[in-house]
Amino acid sequence: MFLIDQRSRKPIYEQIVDNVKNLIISGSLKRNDQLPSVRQLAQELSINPNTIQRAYAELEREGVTYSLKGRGSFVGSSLNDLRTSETEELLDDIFKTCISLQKMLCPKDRIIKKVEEAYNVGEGVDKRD
Amino acid sequence: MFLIDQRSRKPIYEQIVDNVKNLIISGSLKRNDQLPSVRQLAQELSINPNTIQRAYAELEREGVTYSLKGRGSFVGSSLNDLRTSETEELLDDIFKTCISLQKMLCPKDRIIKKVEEAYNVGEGVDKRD
Amino acid sequence: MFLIDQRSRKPIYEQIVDNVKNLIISGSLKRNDQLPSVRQLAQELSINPNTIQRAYAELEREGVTYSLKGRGSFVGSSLNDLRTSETEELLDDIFKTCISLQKMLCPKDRIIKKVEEAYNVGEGVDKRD
Amino acid sequence: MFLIDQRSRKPIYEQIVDNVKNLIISGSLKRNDQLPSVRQLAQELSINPNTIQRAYAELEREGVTYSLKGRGSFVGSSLNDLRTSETEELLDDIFKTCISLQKMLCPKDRIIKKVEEAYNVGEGVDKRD
DNA sequence: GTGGTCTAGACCACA
DNA sequence: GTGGTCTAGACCACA
Repeated sequence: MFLIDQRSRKPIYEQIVDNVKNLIISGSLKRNDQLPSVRQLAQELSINPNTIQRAYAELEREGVTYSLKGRGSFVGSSLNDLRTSETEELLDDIFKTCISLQKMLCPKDRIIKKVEEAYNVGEGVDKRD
Repeated sequence: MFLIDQRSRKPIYEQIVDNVKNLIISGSLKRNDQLPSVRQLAQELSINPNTIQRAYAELEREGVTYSLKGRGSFVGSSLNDLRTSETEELLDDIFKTCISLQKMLCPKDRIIKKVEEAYNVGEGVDKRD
Repeated sequence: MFLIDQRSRKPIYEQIVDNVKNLIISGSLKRNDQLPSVRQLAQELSINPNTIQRAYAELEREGVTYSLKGRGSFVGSSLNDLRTSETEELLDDIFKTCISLQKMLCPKDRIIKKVEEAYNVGEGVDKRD
Repeated sequence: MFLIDQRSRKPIYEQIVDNVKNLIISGSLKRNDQLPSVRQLAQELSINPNTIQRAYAELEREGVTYSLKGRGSFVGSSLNDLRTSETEELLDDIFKTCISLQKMLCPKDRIIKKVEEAYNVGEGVDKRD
């Protein structure tokens, strides 16, 4: 269920954070579901437990999960909360990148074409006439 | 002309690389123009010469600049070469972000609205009817 | 295992790069083997860690090694990849030198004799009739 | 008559040294011929006079030229002396490169094929049957 | 003057 | 522990 790329530039603990969020967004983890224990996940992924611990701490800090002493970590955010905040972040990235592209004199249409392309690739043709 | 954010997560030497590229793209630096010397730029930006040196070495490795022994560093890439390659990179970023947004069930129109917004902010209203 | 000549015209960091490549080519380092850590090698060779770091960065840039965050540097290239590319480079050197020798009116046979000589010295007589 | 590559890794003064030697070897400069004056050559090549001066000093140090106070620099070596010593140096390079190639398990025949190739390219086919 | 290499030593994020 | 970045300061070859 967790996909980690050891060679990626993105720190492993961030990848774990993203993985958990995606599992929530995809519906695999629901509110109040328990996350795998630090030790178990560490063993499963062959990753240092400190790294898992750090990821869980970060998730808790962001309010995505909560922990009960001696019991473990549990999903706190609802699917919708998370989906909304993540979406806003990504739209912000789009915005910033567009500003740069405009400075490079890239015509707006090229970007829009790219967006269409992504939506076609990702989902199959979504326009049927 | 150079803007460095000491607090940024992005290494200073990378920021310098980006600055030089941007100066070329904006037309402030033209092919065969001489860059400020390592020492001069270091003093101007209150940054260690080694860090500038590293940035210049990276620029040369990428073919953006070339250096003449004992003479200095000079712009090698043409504005258009650079603009093209940078644009492709950014469009790629757009593509990847769109894939993620689609997974979050973000409607395509929200993205396109964001793109339009960026183009209006950046340039003033460019479409009046 | 590492041989560094402090007096050589070739920069130390390049010598380290060459050393690592040779260890791979000779089979002493295999794919996914861990390289000595920056600090350890620095101490062993009585060389500044920054210089080792630079060599390792270059090796990674060339795709010969890869590094895992917080874990270390590892061999990425296979023996054969490296042997092939290095061989091509050296054959190219031979070609260029021959062009110069021809301009000096050196008869081709003198070169071929030299080649034979090198192969006899390096390996013991390899042709007995 | 002089070909200088400002961007080459080889220092300009070495390139000038090589140029003079080649002019002697090709017969364009004969024993006791006068070399162009430092100032004249510097102007012709748009190169710092110090650099020419350094090249001429090196040529004199190697015994290739001699200088007369207030008169200039003159060719000292005969064509044959020079051709012989340069040839020996290049053959030595071939030898060393072959040792390396042998370590990489490159078959001797690949080298010899390369030598033949260089002699064909450089001079037109030299074997007619 | 120019860029390039190196040492010494610090601090950082990450595992 | 690991690699990566940065400062400070020296020295080099080269033009």
